[in-house]
Amino acid sequence: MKATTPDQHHHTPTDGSDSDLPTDEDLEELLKEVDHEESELNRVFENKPSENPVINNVSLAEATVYTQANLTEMQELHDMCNQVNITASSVVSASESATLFNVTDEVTREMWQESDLHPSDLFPQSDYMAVTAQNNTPEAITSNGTFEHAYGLPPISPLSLDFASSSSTGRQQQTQTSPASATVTAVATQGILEYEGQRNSFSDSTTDSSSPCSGMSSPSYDHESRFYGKLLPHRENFFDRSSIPSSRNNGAVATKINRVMSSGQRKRGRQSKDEQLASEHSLPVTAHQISEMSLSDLQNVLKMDGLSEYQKQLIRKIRRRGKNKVAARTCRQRRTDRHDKQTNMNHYI
DNA sequence: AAAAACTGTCATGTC
DNA sequence: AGGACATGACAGTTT
Repeated sequence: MKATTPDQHHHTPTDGSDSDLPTDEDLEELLKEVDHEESELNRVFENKPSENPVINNVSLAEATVYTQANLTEMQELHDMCNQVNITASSVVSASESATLFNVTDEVTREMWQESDLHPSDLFPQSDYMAVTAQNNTPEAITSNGTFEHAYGLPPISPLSLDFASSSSTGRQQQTQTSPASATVTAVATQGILEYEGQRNSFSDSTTDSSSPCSGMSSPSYDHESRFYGKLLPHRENFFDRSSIPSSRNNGAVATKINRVMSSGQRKRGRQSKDEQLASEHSLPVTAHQISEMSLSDLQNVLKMDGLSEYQKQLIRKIRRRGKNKVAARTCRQRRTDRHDKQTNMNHYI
């Protein structure tokens, strides 16, 4: 058997021949060798099972620890899976092909939608976010925001966003026209609502794009709300997840998702007051967008007609706090890294 | 209930 | 001057 598709990313032999492949006899001999007390493997580890780094009595699933590093690998795998998806689906049944990476069936999409885990949590660089933005502006709008926000929001073009319209949640929608004749449609809303709405817009390919939040009931956030200034309670209590199928064809996927979910950190800390302020003062962009948009985009927003001086000052303050929030995070991370490094150095002295 | 850990905010300084 | 960034300190939130 010869490999006919040379691909350096896959460890398939490209120049091997049948004679290079181990035969059944070879494998049997190898097993005997490994099983023997004086095996070469045991000699390598000096017959010290307790120090033997090779652990083979753990299932792969149990041994899997989801870290940033291997999630990056998963992203690459995901990309690869997508590339070969057509081929794979032609030889694997639909239920078998429903992996974590190429889930395309309806049930699995529902699971993604209803679980804490958003695909962008696993693949932050992927453009899964089916934001129903309609760019009506003649200007090219770019966003160079980074994916660092506490609530995991992806960078969003600050202008001409139309998160649209779920009036049942009490959102305000504004349409303004900038001096550059750019029609700006944005929803001034509270961050946490926006967060939920966007996360759940992942599977919008099957839903009405004008209503990305249709089908979900979001709590109303206002000053009277007990959630004002606080984080959401545990999702599993907050949303009824009993409808999530766990023992169907996608049980393995559900297990994997739950594993990643439980290993991930919950969002902690206080809920930003700036989303609330942005909503209260009818700013045309959200606090997150304000802090993440480019300086030129910010200038465009500040140039908008109809913005009071107070609103402009508020936008500047929100941006400063948003930037500082990220800076504080990185500062702490550096401090922790320094501390860890120092601790390690002391350990080896 | 108390403590530790985490996180947002403010003030201040520097570039 | 204004913005971005870094950092210490404080306080609210979560575990």
